[in-house]
Amino acid sequence: MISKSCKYAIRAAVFIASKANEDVKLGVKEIAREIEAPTAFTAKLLQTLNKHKIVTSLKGPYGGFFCEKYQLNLPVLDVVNAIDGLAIFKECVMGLHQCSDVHPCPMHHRYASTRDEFLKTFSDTTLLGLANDISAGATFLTNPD
Amino acid sequence: MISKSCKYAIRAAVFIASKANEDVKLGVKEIAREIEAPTAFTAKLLQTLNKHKIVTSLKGPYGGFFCEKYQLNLPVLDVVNAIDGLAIFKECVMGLHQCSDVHPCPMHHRYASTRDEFLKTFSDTTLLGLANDISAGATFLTNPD
DNA sequence: TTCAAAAATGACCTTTTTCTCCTTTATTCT
DNA sequence: AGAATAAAGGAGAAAAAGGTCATTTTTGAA
Repeated sequence: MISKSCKYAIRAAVFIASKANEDVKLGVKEIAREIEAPTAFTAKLLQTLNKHKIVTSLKGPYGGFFCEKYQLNLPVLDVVNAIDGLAIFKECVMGLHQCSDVHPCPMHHRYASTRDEFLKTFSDTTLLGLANDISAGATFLTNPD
Repeated sequence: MISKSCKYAIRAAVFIASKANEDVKLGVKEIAREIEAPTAFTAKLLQTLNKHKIVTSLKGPYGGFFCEKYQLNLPVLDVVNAIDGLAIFKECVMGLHQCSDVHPCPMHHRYASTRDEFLKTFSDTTLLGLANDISAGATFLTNPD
């Protein structure tokens, strides 16, 4: 499905987005603790997100990670693209290298609408949308204890 | 998404199913060649499919792999279950260990229907159904050259 | 203007997944 | 019975994914 790395990255991006209004910069340690991911590994993922301009970073004291306003409106799809690429949304379910409407694998037509819906969910959902649900207390970024 | 191994296994199972009416037993080499997968690795996967009674095997000369009638009616879901398990159909998209209707991750509700449709596609589609499409020349197991 | 705090970078290590090869076991035919 | 043929099984190599750590770079403030 989606890689473990990518799941960490989505959680991190959403967490950072959820703090955007407070105009605060978050450190790697803080982010890693919140999303329950290994710190050093989280740092790598944040680096990638920064390179893809999904979050912004600032070095030095009082530095950290945050989302600018335009970044809040980015779809989660962008996070998936940054970490895993878009293959999941395109790849043939049966693994054919060339699978299309004109040369379909046996699952192609049966799977098409699911894949489209899958993609639509990720491209229609923004970081802000997810962050708002959290702020409203309707959804969670961590497991209950 | 679905592992590479699992894609090989689905292709193998569907290929074997597509030859069931001819009452012929297929050897590992033949199967591996047809599905464009490494031979020794295909052998392992077929072993697993056999243990899960998705295909049947017979050793010795004139032996090989084939599908019995009841096996043709098995859903592709059984192949996925045999190789990858059912986690893909249950796991939280954001990687939360505990994610449910009462403690949802931010993607939970948005993703729910897609996951259901995904599962439905795999449980409604039988090996025979896929094999028939191939026999009818409507779909393909291999890439065009 | 130097000091401390933070992210960036690069070199590694570990685990899981993919894949191979060799030996054993079961089956069939002569 | 014995030889040949095919799958089963076990050990382990290779590649990819997940993860760590020490060093460098950038920055803000005393």
